Amino acid sequence: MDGSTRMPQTADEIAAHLTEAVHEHRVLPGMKLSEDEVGEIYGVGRTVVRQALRHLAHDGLLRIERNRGAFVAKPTVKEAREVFEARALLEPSIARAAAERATPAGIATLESHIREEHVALAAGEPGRALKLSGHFHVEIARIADQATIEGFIRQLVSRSSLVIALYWRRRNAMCESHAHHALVDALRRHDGQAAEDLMKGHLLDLLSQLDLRDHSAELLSLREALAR
Amino acid sequence: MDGSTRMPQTADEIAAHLTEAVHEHRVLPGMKLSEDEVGEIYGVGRTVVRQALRHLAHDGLLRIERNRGAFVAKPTVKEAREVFEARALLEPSIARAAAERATPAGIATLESHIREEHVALAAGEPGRALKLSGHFHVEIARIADQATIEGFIRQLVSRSSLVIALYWRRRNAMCESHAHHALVDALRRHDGQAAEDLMKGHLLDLLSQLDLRDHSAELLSLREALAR
DNA sequence: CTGGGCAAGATTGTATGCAATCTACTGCCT
DNA sequence: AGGCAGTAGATTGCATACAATCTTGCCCAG
Repeated sequence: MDGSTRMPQTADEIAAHLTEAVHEHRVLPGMKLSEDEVGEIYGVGRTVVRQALRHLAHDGLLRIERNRGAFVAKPTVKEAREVFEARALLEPSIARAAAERATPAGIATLESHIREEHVALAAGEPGRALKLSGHFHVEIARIADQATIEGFIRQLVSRSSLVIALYWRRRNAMCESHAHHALVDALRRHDGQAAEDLMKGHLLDLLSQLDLRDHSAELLSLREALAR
Repeated sequence: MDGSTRMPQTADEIAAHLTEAVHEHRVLPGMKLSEDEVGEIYGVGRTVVRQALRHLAHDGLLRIERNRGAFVAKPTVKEAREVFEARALLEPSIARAAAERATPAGIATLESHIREEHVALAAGEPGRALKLSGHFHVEIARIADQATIEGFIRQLVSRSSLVIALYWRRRNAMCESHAHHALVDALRRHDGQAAEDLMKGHLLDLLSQLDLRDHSAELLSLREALAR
């Protein structure tokens, strides 16, 4: 702990802090976030905590059940597919726009993100690397100068963290840093078509790493098994 | 007023009610929503009102200024363009998907929406017609069975109401019901390509009805004029 | 011994009181 | 007369107390 870093105080700061924790897989789907508990951690009253929790719920990261509390969302297989279909719809076009408008400063930011991601991986912090990897996608929307869509992508990246926590196949390290490198190259060349294609392929890659088989059939058979 | 209809009580209900009022242009950009005032209207405490207001702020309908209050947002020209660029990215694809999955029930819902829109126009309620017209677009996303993207489109339609309130050129009635009719026809024929093209054209039509000239240059010249 | 009902504890939902901040008005000074 | 400062009013920010609801464990009846 670093005593010099101030704890988040406002509702938005706490919401951002909790979101980071979810992105880093330090807070996992299904976990309960009690108002009193969270309030004690940050040293604020329940009013502020409730604002933050409702904020996250609105982003789809939490599910608030009346008189029961706030729980980290557990996206169903259908929701997981929807998230990646939405990303497939938005991000390739945004990557193209980003390639057309990319500035040296923006590209430098992306490169620093990739560097930090490598550092985190080397330091044995896969959660941090995952968070940075997600932020890479948001940063591309920012470079495209599309604030509205950037907000949507931020939400989708957040939910992707939950999806990855639930449905990721292998536990080994990320294999995708190569894709991010290639994207930065395309942006640097202002090659919109290449950026669009690379992003599309990258998202399909991610999707193929997920185990999104429909478990509803198994649940039904479970019901049968228990009925015997 | 109908005494049998219960006033909204919960934060979500109040948020939905306020959203409708914005959609119908009964609450206009720049208007202030005081906590006490809103609370008195619905007969609830400020706590619930604050939740509702923050909800709308998160959707981009309100702008909450610290210690000043909540004001209906006034999208800039840039934000207005972004909203329609996002819609152009999402809705044509969603219309295609909707055409492929459309059921008789869904189509009946859309037709009833169009009918209600005509009734509202005939009854001299252009605000209500506008609201229904927006809901038509959300309904298509619902037919496409894409809950995540439906949420995004709901947000975009909301913001479009603000954009229309600020930048719509003519005051005369909507001219677009024909486009909605054609879209329903395409959906009924399960003609995805036609639905996609019609939606794209419809959105371009809407955009062309807006006066999104950049006023920043005029502001600069005003500054010059005042400096003399 | 098992199953249902009941009561106690815990947690969230809401209202309200107090503190902090902003706005606007008034009065003084130049 | 005009401008600025100070103050009073109003509005939001936050914490907390109380009410409603849910969960859980216990006890009693069958």
